[in-house]
Amino acid sequence: MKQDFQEICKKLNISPSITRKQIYNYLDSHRTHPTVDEIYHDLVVDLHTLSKTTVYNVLKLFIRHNLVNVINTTENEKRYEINDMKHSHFLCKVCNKLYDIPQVTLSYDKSKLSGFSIEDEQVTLIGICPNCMRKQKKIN
Amino acid sequence: MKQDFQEICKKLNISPSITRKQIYNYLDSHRTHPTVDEIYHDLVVDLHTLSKTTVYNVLKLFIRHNLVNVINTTENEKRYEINDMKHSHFLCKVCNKLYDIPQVTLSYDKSKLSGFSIEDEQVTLIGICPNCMRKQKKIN
DNA sequence: TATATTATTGTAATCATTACATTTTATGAA
DNA sequence: TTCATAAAATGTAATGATTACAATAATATA
Repeated sequence: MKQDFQEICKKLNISPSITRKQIYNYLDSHRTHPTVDEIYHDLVVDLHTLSKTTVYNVLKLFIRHNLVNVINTTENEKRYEINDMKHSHFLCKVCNKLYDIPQVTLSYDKSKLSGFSIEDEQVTLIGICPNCMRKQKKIN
Repeated sequence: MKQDFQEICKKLNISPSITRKQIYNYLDSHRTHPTVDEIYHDLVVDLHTLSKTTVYNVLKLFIRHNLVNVINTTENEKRYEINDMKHSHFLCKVCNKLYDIPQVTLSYDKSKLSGFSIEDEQVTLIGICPNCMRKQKKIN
C-alpha cells in the first residue's frame, strides 16, 4: 500500500515542496543507499538550482520524521535509505556494496539487558556477495 | 587467557613498538570505543612526541590484522575497539553512548541468501540506556 | 497586496581523515 | 662499532564530508 508523498507530508505536517518530493522519490526508486553526492548529482540535472546544503537539510528533516535512515559506512560518507520495509543489510567486503536482505530475527536474553529500553535494531551481515564470489572462482 | 602484546605481534609478524603497545593497551583497558582524538589526547601525556597520524596508522595496521574493529557511528568520528570477545552493541539515542552487550543470536533463512558467503555479523540494538531512563522518569 | 514564515541557496568554516615527504628509530651485515 | 637499509613515527598540507550562517526566494496568511 504505497503512500504518496503528499499524504505523508500532510500526516507529518511538513510542506511537500518539489525538492523534497524529488529527494523522496529518488530514494524510493533507488534502493542503493545513495550518498548525498549521488543524490545531488542525479537530481541537479532536473532541479538546476539544487544545492548540496538543501539535500543535507531535506535528509535531516526526513530523518527527524523517521522517513529516512542514515547508514554509517566504513567509507567516510554516509548513506541514506527510505525507512519503509524493515530489513537487514549485507555488506560485501570485496566490492563494498550494501545489499538489502530479509530481516534477520534476533534472540537475546532480556534479563541481561534489564533497564535498557530497546526500540530498534540494526543487523549487518558481512562477507562476500555472489558477484564477487564468482569473480574469485574464475581467478582460482 | 589474555595474550600479551609481544606474542600477538610475533604471531602477526609485526614489530611490537612502544607506540603500538601503548595504543593496544589503551584500547584493551578502555572499553569505551574511543575515538582517535581520545586515544591521542590520553596517550600523548606519556608519549610526548606521539602524533595523530601515528594513531591512525597504527589503528589501520591493527584493523588489517583483525586486532581492532572500527565502529561507524552517527557522529562524524569513527570509534575503535579491541577485537577479542564477540559481542553486540547497544546505542543509547539520548546520550549517544555505545554499550557492549552479550552477543545477540541471529537466525535467518539461508536459502534466501544463497550465493552470499557470510563471514561476520554486526548487531546494534538501539534505544534508551538505564541512565537516561532514570533521568527521564525524574522529569516526568 | 503586504507581511510573516518557511524553504532553498551559496559561501565559508569546521573537522576527521589521508597523502606525502621528512625524520627518527630499529635492524643486520661488514 | 659503524654503516646501510628498512621500518616506524612525525609534521604539514591537502582532501572532502558535513555544518554554520547569512542571504535570497518561495509560499502561506492576514
